[in-house]
Amino acid sequence: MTANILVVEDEPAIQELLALNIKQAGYNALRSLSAEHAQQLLRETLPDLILLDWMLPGMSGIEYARRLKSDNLTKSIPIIMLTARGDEYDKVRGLEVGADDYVTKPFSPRELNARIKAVLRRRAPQMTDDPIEISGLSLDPTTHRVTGNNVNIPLGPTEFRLLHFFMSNAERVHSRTQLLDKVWGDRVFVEDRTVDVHIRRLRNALMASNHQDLIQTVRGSGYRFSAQSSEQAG
Amino acid sequence: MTANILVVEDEPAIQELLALNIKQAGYNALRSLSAEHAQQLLRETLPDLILLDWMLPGMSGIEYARRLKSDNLTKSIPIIMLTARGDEYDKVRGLEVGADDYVTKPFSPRELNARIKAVLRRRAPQMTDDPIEISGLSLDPTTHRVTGNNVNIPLGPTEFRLLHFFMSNAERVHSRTQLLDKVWGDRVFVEDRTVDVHIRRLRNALMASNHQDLIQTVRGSGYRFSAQSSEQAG
DNA sequence: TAAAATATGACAAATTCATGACAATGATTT
DNA sequence: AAATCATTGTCATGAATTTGTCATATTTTA
Repeated sequence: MTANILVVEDEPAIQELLALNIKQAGYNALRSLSAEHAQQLLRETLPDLILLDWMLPGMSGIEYARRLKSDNLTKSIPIIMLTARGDEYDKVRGLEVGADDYVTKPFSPRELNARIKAVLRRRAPQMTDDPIEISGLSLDPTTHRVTGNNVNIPLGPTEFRLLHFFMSNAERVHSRTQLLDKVWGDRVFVEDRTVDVHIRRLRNALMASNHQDLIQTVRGSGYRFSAQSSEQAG
Repeated sequence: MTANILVVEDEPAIQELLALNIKQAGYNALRSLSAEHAQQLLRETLPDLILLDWMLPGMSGIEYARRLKSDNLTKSIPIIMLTARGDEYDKVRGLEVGADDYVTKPFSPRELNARIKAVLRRRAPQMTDDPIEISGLSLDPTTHRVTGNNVNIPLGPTEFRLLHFFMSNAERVHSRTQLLDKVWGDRVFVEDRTVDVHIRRLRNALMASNHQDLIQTVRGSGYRFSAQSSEQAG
């Protein structure tokens, strides 16, 4: 699942440039010319990141950012502000309002990508392309390969996403419902118990390199991917 | 066929410097002293990248950039603007017009090369036209020839481009949409499933030298060109 | 031991992919 | 100009894989 990035920018040329850049980087770009229109889009899909121009017609970017951050539904969506000048004052205000980062125009595409990646890494690590290695188990999103002690481990699509999520959020317990949200997607209706089956399938596959114990059951709560055995305390 | 880079710069000394630098880096340099002359050159060959000075006699660089970006034929050619040092306003306008990056004068050759490389790679990694050899399969972009274990393998145009892209971006998984963007071109409307057919045609051709397994299907994601068998990891 | 929660095996439905056929297009030759 | 050939995109079909659910163990907890 690639990250959805919403661009709110009234200047068509810059919007186009941003969208292009985002697409190039392998993300999905949604666009809006105004805060008002953006608000409508949010009703359909919640993006994983918002690029927000400081200067907007109608509701200003700064005002919109504040509003996004005060709404429980959108509060957790990271925001990168686009500011025209290297004005310290703007930056301060931007961060005050809750923006996660800012980029000053003109920006180099590379810088923009770096910041997007950094922000995504913080909030939705499994959306980034970084390879992960834990206890001899490696997962590489770009090649779509999983190896345990250098032995290839074939996985179905769902198991791959599941493992990817687990490894990006290791050591934490995830309820079945959370897993369904994060791995299957928001608007899917699937039985909670189905998760159990996929856990089993994943464990089964991981047995090839004896990594099956990395997936731990937390009775009454859910599952956890952990490098520490559940036998001993950390 | 190395990448052709067109330098549009009215100052002969700087033009010389740029051209030298470009040649040093292994690209092919075309030169123009004015936008008007550049326009003529474009009729013969479309370069893979344009270095465009902001200040030009006659039609200004910024104006020319806009024109290039509004013409369907040249729209997709990346542009790097050369701007006078620290002129914030120029940069903004440059990016507005659709430039892909900018370099401020005076520039270090290293920086310039880095940016050229970055832009080219982003745009078309397979443009770097060194011959490629993987697992006994060779592709030479200059001669437009493919051989498997020294046996000639005839390919249609699309299959050739497809293989070229695969070999220049080996090991990575590419979705059908990505392949359409990169191999067919951005603004082409073609069914996703059409990729499957061309994959088959390519595999078919590669069977001549038993290289068909280099093209791997990654269910649910796309395709991958990989020297590693999907059974075992290296 | 009973109750609750999880693991597992089986299976049918759904999805995804491979493949062959075919028509449209454009280039080349007759 | 007509005919031939190569290339390309689309579709229909069948094969293969994946996936969600259920029924039935098995384990854990009280």
